[in-house]
Amino acid sequence: MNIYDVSQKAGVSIATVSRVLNGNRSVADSTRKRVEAAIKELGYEPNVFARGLGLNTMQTIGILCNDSSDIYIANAVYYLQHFLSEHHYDSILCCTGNNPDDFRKYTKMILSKRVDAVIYTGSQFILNQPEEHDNSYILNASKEVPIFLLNGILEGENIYCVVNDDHLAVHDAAMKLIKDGRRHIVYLYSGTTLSSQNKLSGFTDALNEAGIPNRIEYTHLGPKDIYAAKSYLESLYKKGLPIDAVMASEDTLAVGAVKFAEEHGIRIPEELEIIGYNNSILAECTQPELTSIDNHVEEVCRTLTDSCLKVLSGEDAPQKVVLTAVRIDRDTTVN
Amino acid sequence: MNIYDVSQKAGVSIATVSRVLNGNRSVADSTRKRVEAAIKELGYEPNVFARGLGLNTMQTIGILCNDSSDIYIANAVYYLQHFLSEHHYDSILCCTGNNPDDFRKYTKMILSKRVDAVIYTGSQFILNQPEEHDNSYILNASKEVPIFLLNGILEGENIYCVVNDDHLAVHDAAMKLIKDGRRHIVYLYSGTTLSSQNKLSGFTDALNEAGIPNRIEYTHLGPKDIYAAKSYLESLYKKGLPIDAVMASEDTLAVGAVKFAEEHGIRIPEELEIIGYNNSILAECTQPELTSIDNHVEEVCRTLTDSCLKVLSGEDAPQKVVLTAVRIDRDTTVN
DNA sequence: GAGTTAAATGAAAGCGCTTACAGAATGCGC
DNA sequence: GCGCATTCTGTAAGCGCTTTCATTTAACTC
Repeated sequence: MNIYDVSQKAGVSIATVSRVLNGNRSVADSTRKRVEAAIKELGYEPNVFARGLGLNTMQTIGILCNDSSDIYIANAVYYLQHFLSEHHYDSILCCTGNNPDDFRKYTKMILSKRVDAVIYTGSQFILNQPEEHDNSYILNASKEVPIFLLNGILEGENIYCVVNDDHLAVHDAAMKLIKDGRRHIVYLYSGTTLSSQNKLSGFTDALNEAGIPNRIEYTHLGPKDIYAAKSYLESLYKKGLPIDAVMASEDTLAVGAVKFAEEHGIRIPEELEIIGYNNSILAECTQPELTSIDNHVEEVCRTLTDSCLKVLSGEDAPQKVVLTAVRIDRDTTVN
Repeated sequence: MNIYDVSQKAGVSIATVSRVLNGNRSVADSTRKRVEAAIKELGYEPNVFARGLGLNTMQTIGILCNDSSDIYIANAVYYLQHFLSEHHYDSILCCTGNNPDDFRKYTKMILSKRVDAVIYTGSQFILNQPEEHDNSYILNASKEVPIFLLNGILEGENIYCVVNDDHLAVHDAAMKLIKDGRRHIVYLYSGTTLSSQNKLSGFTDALNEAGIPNRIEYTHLGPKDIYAAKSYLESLYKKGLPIDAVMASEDTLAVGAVKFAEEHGIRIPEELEIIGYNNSILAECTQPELTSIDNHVEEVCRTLTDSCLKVLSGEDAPQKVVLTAVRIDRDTTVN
């Protein structure tokens, strides 16, 4: 069944049907009603391909992330898709796994599907690998469709960013630990994304400001894995290095710290304070429950999709929005 | 730039270019190379809409789930998308939130995008709400494209199912608890999906077989939430009802059981054994770590996408595959 | 080299829609 | 009733591709 059948049923031309379909004003009310009735009666659905060919758009948005099974990303993907679908945009999801090269490939692939916009979740902005620092593929993509970055920053005409102030959040958290009298704070992080970098510098800045010397082993880049975190702390412990607090760029790493403390009979939070990041469900699973920084996935996604929908409907949107992450205090920090 | 430009550059007709694009055999090698060179040089990408119009397919598969932020679903979505993309299929993701009505709506929406197949993750097969028991929309969809169910079962010509033997897994786990001498086993579950039902009957069957009377309060349907589980157990505890084991249909609920035990100084596993389901990362976060049933998301997804790709390429595939879930013993059960 | 067959190519007709343009209908003032 | 402006509607030309069918070319065979 196609537009022609509808036009026959309604006794009009296909042009008129098309006009009704696209909300074109110049259709007489009586005609419009007749056509709408025909559409309903036949259960007609326009062919997206033909429509796409004509309009060069398919009400579809590409979402690129590296690992949608990561709890944080999964939440983000859920909200993004959900908010977009409220406005009748579909989402094409691409997960690159963890090969950064894939971003270039997938970007190309997704653009070839003629999406109306592309949303990148921030994790892919790899900074420390020189050859990957090249974000030109995103800049190129921005020439074709508007680009939206979740927790990533890139300047460009058609690029819109929504980020958390990770630096601030970690800085504040570190300051709290320092105020609590901690002087041997281990910072565990994983990944080398922009957001990771900001968190890290938030930590080191706080230490510098407080005049606390920062031992090199106390900031550690490792895999995003409970046991990796745990065993790193153990290695420090066995060397006899004092540890009185742990900050982590991910809740998983903080969970590792809890396990480390448990195993060695270290009391939390008296002897060891721990702060995680993301305030994911993991924070509520440990005993004691984890103090963690909440970066408001839902709000971030809402802000981003709002911008996206505005841009797509021709309105202006801020090129950069910075939201504040908030620490949720639970049992791994003192009151 | 379009196919015509390529044909000009290569000095052939657009028909020939199209043949090269579609791997049609009857193109001379020399011509093929010339065309391929032209394509590469121009960086030509075929227009998916035009292509879709002609072929009535866009190498895209719809994935429908109710909550992609659920850890298990998120993993499934990741693997599905990943495996499909290996074969150049894109994934359109639709999450319905938790309104079962949405499945009908989204199914329609996704079909209107002319996807080549639809994958449902099982959770939506609501059984206990009579009006929702009606899966006719899926049967209808199966007339248009092949349908794949992850952890759902529905018979139909164009419907393919991959499930875990949830009944067996829970049955075995319950038997283990009984063998350990447990007689007051609480079964916590959430959701009324097919898979939930199977788990539940696995539990009750085991009890029946062992001749253990099953108090009605000992099987409880509640939200998929740590604290809901915890407080339900507390309510039983306060009533003075004995509890010596907890089985849960989700790890979150099992985490609640661990918290319950902790708070009341109940020793795990001596006084209380706990078994979760999904073997998610949560199982490794608690102290003691959770014994949980692993349903091999990756394998399930691989099996399903294999079937899907076979069907789409015209081959046969099994209408139903049953995989076995395996209990991973950790610290909340006795050796 | 003529005759036969198979392989390679091109011309052109769609696929189902949008939209520019032209034509028909309507309304209004006089 | 006529002329003009305005509002509707239809015709037809694309959009960029696939594919059928006819044609050309090449490859054999005797």
